[in-house]
Amino acid sequence: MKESKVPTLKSIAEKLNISVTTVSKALKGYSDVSPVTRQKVLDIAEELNYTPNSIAVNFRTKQSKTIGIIIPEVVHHFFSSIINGVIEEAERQNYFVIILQSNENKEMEKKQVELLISKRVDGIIMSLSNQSNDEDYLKKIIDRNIPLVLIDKISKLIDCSKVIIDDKKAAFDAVNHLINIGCKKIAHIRGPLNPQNSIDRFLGYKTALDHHNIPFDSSLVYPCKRVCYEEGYDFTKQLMNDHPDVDGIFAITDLVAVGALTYLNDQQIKIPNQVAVIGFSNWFMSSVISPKLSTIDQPGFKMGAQAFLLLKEEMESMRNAGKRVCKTITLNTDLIIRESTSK
Amino acid sequence: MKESKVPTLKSIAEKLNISVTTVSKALKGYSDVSPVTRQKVLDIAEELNYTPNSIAVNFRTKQSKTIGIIIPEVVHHFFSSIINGVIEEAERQNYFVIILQSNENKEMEKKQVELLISKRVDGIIMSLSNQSNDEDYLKKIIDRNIPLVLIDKISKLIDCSKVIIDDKKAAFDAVNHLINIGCKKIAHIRGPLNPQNSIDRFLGYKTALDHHNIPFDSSLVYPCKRVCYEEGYDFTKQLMNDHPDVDGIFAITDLVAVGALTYLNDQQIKIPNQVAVIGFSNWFMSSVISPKLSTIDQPGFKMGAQAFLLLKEEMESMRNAGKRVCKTITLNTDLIIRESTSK
DNA sequence: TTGTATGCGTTATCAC
DNA sequence: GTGATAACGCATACAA
Repeated sequence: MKESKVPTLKSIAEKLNISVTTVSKALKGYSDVSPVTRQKVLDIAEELNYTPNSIAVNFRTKQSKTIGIIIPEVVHHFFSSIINGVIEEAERQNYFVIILQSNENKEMEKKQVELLISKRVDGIIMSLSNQSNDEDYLKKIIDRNIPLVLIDKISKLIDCSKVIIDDKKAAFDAVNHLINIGCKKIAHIRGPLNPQNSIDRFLGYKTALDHHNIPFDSSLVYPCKRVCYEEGYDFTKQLMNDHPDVDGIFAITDLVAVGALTYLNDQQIKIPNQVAVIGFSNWFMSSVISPKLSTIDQPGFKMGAQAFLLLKEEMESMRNAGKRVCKTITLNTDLIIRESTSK
Repeated sequence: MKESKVPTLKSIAEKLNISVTTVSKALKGYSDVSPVTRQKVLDIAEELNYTPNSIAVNFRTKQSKTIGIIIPEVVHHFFSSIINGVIEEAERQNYFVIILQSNENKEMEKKQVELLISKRVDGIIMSLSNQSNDEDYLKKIIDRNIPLVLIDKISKLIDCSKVIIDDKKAAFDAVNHLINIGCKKIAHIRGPLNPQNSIDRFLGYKTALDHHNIPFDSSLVYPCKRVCYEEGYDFTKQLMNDHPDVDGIFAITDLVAVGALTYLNDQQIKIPNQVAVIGFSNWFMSSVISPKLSTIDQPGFKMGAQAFLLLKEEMESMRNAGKRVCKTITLNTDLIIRESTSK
C-alpha cells in the first residue's frame, strides 16, 4: 500500500507524463510554466509528500547551506550561548549548523577542521582551543578559500573575520572597579599563557594597577591550566596563605571566581569586606550564588549571532568577489556589580 | 600560482593520465590496482591536498552520515550534556550532528522536523517540547522510515526507540528521602501538565506520600509554566504564605529549586531545618550554591551517547531489515544528598 | 510553454 | 590491472 520509495522530480514527472524539467520549474515557481501544469505538479507533489533531496541540490549547486562550528566544549554557559546565537541566526537564513568540539585539544581541533573541509561546509566558525594559535590547519582553511570567522578565542596571526570583545578593556574595568571600592592588593587568577583573551585580560589587570600607581607583583598572579572550579578554590587557598593581606581577586572567569568564593566562605573570610571578588562572563550561576558575584557580562548570544552574519558576508563576498572581508567586530561588555564587590 | 580549483578524482586522473576509476580504487585501497599506480595516486592526492567531496559521496551512497537532533534549547546544562554525549559518540562513529532548537514551541518543532527530513539526515534524535506529544509531524518521521530516537522528553504514543530515566522512581526517591529525614508536609513545584516526565515526577511524588500514608493535598502542588528560576522563587513565596507549616519542597528541576532556596534564604527561613529542599537534574550549580542542593542526578551525557548508539542500531536495522528496533533504554538516576536536606 | 541535453563527483558494474 | 560507462536527483542553457 504505502509507497516506500522517496518521491523525486522524476516520479512526479512520470505520474503526469511530463518532463522532469517542467516539474522542477513548476515547483520553483518559474514563470514559464502554465498555471494548469503548475497546479497539477503542485497537487501531485503534495499528494506524494515530496520534499526536494537537498543532498542532490547541494551537489548540483555546490552549496551545502550548512556551516560548521568548532568550539572547545558545548557544556559551558558561554559557549552554549554562542551556539544558540549562531543557530538562531543561521536558522533565520536557512542554514544548518554542525557542531564539533575540540575539547581544548589541538589534535582534535585539527581533525575537526579536516572533517569540515571534507564535508564541504559553506563556512566555518571557530573558537580556538587554548593550545592553538596560528596552526597550519587554520591556514589551510584560508588557502582553501573557505569562509572563516573566529569568535572570542581568536588568533591575531590569522587573517580573517573575527567577533570579539575587548578583553583588555573589560578586565581593566573589572580591576578598576576593585580599586575604586578600596582594594589595595589585588590578585589575579589568570588563564593559561597561550590564549589571546587570557593574555589580554592579564594586560587589562596590569594596566588598571598601573593606572592607579599600584605596583605590579607577579607573585599575585596564579595561572590556571584547566580554568575550573577546583583551580579557583585551590589557588585562593594558596593565595590566602602566600598573601594573607590580599583584599581583592580578579578571576579569569566566573567558574574560577565561584571556586574562590567557596574557599573564602569555607574559611569564613568576609566577602567583600576582607576580600572582594570579581569574575568574568556573567553566567547564570553568578547571580544566584551567595554572595552574588560581580562580573563582566560577555554577550555570548549576540556574539554568536554576529559571527553568523559575518560569516554570511564572507560567504557572499567569496562567491561574488572571490575575496575575504576580514572584518573584526568588537562587542561591548558591561560591568555587573553585585554583592561580592559591594562594600 | 595557487590552484584555486578544489581537487577531484578527475584532476588527479588527468595529472597522471589514468582513469578516474583507477584513482578512486587506489584511494580506497582496492586490491586490484598495482602498487606502483597506487603510490603515484597517493602522492598526487597528498600534493594536491585532496579530500573527497563528501556531498558527492553522500549523493552517490544515499547516506549523509549526518544526523539531526532537535531539543528545546541548548543553553541548559542538561540539554547541552545530552548534546555533548550525542556528539562525542557520533564523532567516534564518523557522523556529523546538526542541532536544531524548538524553543519549547510546537510550530517551531514541526518546522525543524520538516527541515531535517528535507535535509535527508540519516536519523533524528528528539527531545520533545512541552507542547507536543503525538503530533502528526512525528508520525511523518515514522512513515518516512527515518530512524528516530526520543530522549528524555518523550511521547508514550509514538512507537520508536527511546532513552529515558525512570522519572517516577527518581521522584519517588527524592520525596521518600524528604520523608525519611522527617518532613511531614511536602510541597511539589511541578512542571507543566503535558510533558510525560513532568507527569511521572508528579506521580512519583504522590506515590511516595502514599507509601508513607501521608495524605495527598493538591493545594501543595504548584505547576510551573516556564520551569524557571523566577517561578521557583514566586511559587515558594506563595507556598509559604498559603502553608506556613510546610517543611519540605520537591522541585521539578534544580533551576526551580534554586529559586526556592533563594526565597527561603531571603526570608531567613532555615534550610533544611524549617524547610528542606530537593531538586532534580544535578546541574553544576547545585553543588556550589549555598546551601548545597540535594538533587537527583540525571545522566545527560550518558543518555546522549546511548541515544546515538540506539539511533545507529535503528539506522542499521532500517537499512538491513527495513524495520525499526523500537527499544527503550532506561538509565539509572542517583539520589545526591547535600546540605539542603541534611538535618 | 515544454522538453532535451548536460554536468556536478563519486562509485559500481562490467568489459577489456 | 585498468578503464569506459552508467547512475544518483536536480538545475540550467538551450532547442523546439
